[in-house]
Amino acid sequence: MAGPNEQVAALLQEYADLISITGGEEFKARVYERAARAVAGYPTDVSTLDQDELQQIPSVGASIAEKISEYVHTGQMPAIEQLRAQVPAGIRELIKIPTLGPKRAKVLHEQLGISSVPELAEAIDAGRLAELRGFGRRTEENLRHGIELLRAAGQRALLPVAMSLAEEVVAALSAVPGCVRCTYAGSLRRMQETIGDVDVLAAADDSAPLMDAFTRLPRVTEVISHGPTRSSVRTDAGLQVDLRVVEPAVWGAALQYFTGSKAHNIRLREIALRAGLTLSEYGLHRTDDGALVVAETEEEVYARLGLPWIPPPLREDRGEIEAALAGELPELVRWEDLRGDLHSHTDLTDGVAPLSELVAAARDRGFRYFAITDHAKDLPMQRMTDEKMLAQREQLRQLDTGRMVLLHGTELNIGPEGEVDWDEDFLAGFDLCIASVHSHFQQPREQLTRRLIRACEHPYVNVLGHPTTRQIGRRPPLDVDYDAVFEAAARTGTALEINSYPDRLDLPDEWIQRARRYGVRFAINTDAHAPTHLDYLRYGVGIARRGWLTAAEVINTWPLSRLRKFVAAKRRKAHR
DNA sequence: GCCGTTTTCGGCCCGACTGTTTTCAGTCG
Repeated sequence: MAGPNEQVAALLQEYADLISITGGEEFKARVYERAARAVAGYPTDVSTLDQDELQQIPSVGASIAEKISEYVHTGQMPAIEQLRAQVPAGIRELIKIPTLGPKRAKVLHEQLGISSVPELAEAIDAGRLAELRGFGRRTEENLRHGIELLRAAGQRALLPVAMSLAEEVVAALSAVPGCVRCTYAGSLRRMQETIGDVDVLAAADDSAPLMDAFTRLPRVTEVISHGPTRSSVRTDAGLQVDLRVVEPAVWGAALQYFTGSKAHNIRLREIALRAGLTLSEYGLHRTDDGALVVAETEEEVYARLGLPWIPPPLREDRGEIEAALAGELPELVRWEDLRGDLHSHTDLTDGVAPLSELVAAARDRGFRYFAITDHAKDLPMQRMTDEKMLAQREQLRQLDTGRMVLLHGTELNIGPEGEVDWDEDFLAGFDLCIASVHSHFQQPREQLTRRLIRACEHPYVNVLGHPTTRQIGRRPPLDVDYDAVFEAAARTGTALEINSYPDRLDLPDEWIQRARRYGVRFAINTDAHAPTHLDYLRYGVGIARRGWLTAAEVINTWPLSRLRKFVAAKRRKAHR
């Protein structure tokens, strides 16, 4: 989803890197970094903004606004071209090596003429780093190791992998004598869609037993650092885990700090400074005499800065600070608000469990209603027929004991022209229908856009399933004008799915935030292909919260009667 | 280069760990 904002943000970040590498003003580099983050998180497409409007973006002033519009109009940013001419492209690769930053990359380039990762590896092997001041034997080893890690392509982990590792570490550390509290923080607490490393926070008066237990956990393969307040390890999952131990009295400040995001925290510290305070993991202190103001709970820290407590999924500096200051934070949807799941598969198609088992598993989770939505007949590999579908409906009615209402649905296939399976008479027999794209991903943008809009306009399509069809790390999102699709979904009364499957998480959070401005409704679904997949709902809720969704916008928080009216209204409207 | 309930100039987020070096710079989160 490299839209204009992402492209501009990447260029501004590159510019910041180049300033650092060429030894330019550090403050200038930091401004470009801040501006890059602000542009990436800005809800409006920057290519539609004029100079004045661009300057409304935080950290974007006259100079950066000018560079952005140059890029929008010419496809070039001359300032960056100039710096690129001075710095070989490979040097930017160098600073991706862990433990190697812009300062020493500059030294390597100027003194040894190294301008790529392979050249660095060669120089290390030839012992040429020894002649440099500040590069000892350990540094050499660390760089060698860093290059290996970079080559192993430290891909980010999906949520369940990181979550189970985090829960294991937290459970082990909580059992260590002297541990007062322990939890995970960082991007996992914010429910980011993928996790680069796991942050764990503990409170204890004496940190040593916790640090020792941590570095000796069975899944630890390498101890990266080991200190009294912070230690880092690499695990057999390839994921790095950082542990911070603080005194119980500063728990809240530390939790706030280690939850991030970095951009959110920087904003908070700036607010603190203006109020004559400094904020760190040890609490909020008065700048003049260093006296502690608050530290015990997150709520106190935010309150003292004049803010309500901000839920972790919002802490990305994407407007939550402004909303909090204005008293306009959304009341986010919670897992408890969901009354049921509207997307699941049995072994009639590509699920693994028979209908009765999947229904029993859903009932165990306390759902009030549950939709079975096996694939329809246009996906040949599923071998679906009218007879099989009708037989399943009959079986489903018999399993319906009333304690959890069973809905009979289907996941229709959106064909190349936007058409779906079955005629309207057959579709009228379903309680609700999802429709999704499963093939022809490479169509031109205009055609794909028309295809999704046409699906929204179909009277029997109630939910657009996994709307971008992306698979994290494997398949990019469809190239579609989603603004047009969101408008069509809102106009036609078609809900957008938030698919909770960990490698989908589709819609992604930025798109949710954007779609809700059109007045769209959403459905947080599991797309379960096995009973255990029903537990993925927590990840869908996490992404929905990151997209600023409230319960009112999510159709499967509604009572069944309202959900049925939502379906009926669209069918009626089409036949008037 | 940006920004302002102490500022239109003079600041700019904070602290831990490592490694190399005798007091600190670089990197990271």
